[in-house]
Amino acid sequence: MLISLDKSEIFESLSSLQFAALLEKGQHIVLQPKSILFHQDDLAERCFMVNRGRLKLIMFGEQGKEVILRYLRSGELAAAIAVLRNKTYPVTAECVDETEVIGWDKPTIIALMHQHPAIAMSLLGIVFDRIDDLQHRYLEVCSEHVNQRIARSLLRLMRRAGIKTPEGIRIDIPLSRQNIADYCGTTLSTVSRILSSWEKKDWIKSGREKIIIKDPHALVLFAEGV
Amino acid sequence: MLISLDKSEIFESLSSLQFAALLEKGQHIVLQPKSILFHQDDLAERCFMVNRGRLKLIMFGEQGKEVILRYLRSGELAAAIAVLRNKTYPVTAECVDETEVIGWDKPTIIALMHQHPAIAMSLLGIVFDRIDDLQHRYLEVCSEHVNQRIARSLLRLMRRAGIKTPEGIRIDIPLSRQNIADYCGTTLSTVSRILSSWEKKDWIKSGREKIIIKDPHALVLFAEGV
DNA sequence: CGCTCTATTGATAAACCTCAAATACAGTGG
DNA sequence: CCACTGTATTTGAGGTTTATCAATAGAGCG
Repeated sequence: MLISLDKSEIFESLSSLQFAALLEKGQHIVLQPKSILFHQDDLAERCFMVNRGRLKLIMFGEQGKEVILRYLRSGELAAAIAVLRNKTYPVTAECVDETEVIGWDKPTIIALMHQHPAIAMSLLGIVFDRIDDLQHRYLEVCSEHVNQRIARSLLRLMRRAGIKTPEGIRIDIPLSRQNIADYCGTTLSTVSRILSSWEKKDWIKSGREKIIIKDPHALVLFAEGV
Repeated sequence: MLISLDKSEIFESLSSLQFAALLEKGQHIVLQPKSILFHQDDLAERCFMVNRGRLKLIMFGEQGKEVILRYLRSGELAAAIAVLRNKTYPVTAECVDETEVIGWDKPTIIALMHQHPAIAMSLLGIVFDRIDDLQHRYLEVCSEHVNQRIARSLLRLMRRAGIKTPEGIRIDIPLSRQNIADYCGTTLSTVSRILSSWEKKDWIKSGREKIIIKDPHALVLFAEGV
């Protein structure tokens, strides 16, 4: 079995043995970019861990508007709690790149949690982070202007997917203006306008589906309303 | 020990024995309206269950704007996961009415979860509902107009706190225009204007901190953009 | 090179906020 | 019962932010 992953930071509280137990029981699945791992309103029958590549978790509004909840990277879980409830889950998971996931069905994951209680506790940690992230973004979208939210979103994505380059910190996700708009609840045009203005100030450098942050500190100050 | 609560629907998966074990180990606290049970940036040292009254979970934006995350009623938990992590929790819990809560410190709640694994599983269910709620509200605030969001918020609060009256379904929470605004990310004036217009259409009846929904169906259609 | 997808930018309009003043309401103490 | 006081609410005017629409330019790919 090929595991490209060093033990995910998400599961840092698990022993190697526990982690190996997890991987052994799972089903490996490889998916092409833009393919759908699971669809909203599907009954959640399995949960997944990203092993390679990236997933995009999205929801759709009544009029078809797409909202990006989160990008998942290696080691992160999708539908982990949903699978424990016999319910549908209103979230769609779409692959960003070619992506390999490990899937567990409900009986398996429950058995694993009973054998290794640390897995259940680890799950609580993950869930806490997810709620924390959502609450902060909810606060932002309720209380801040679009340009502040875009700044925070870039910083957040930078922290989660940033890689250093000579020019600055590049966000290592193919990220179109539309994606950014969907991520922070605005429109393509507005994002484009704001990024253009920051490019003039030399805070960022951007290209087609590419963002490099040259001055994170300026963005932080801006986001905080200074 | 006085428990005003019949076994909360939140804990319906627990046996009476398990539920009794929970209550026995907790510390009962009675608080006056508007007092603060815990404050953001406090280290989360205890978690709580509402036993009587109501809590309001709020966050504060950079410029002091208040956002209401949720109203908690009898049987619901606050800071339940936060207490398991050694972190601060960016949420403030304020009493709406005179409120009685039961508090557990971290060692106690962990011991209880080990003795009764069903408590941990129950917690996962609660957390799932909380994430589900947050995700939906995040979607709404990103993709819908203020009037739709207000409609959905009233419907949501109605489902959670509605009591039938001859005039319609009353939301049994003292709910000012400002509260509604904080709950759905808008302003007092806007809420007032929109509620006035609905009152003219006879969809609702409202008074000082009081909302009665006379035509839920109309609100549902409106919220869905029909 | 042409095709397709993405990004830029302008004009316009709509939604919504801000500020401010007037009004209604509930409770209190005389 | 009434006047008083502190909130809550309504409503208007005006301005800002942001969405919408549309047309053009640029990037990458076969």
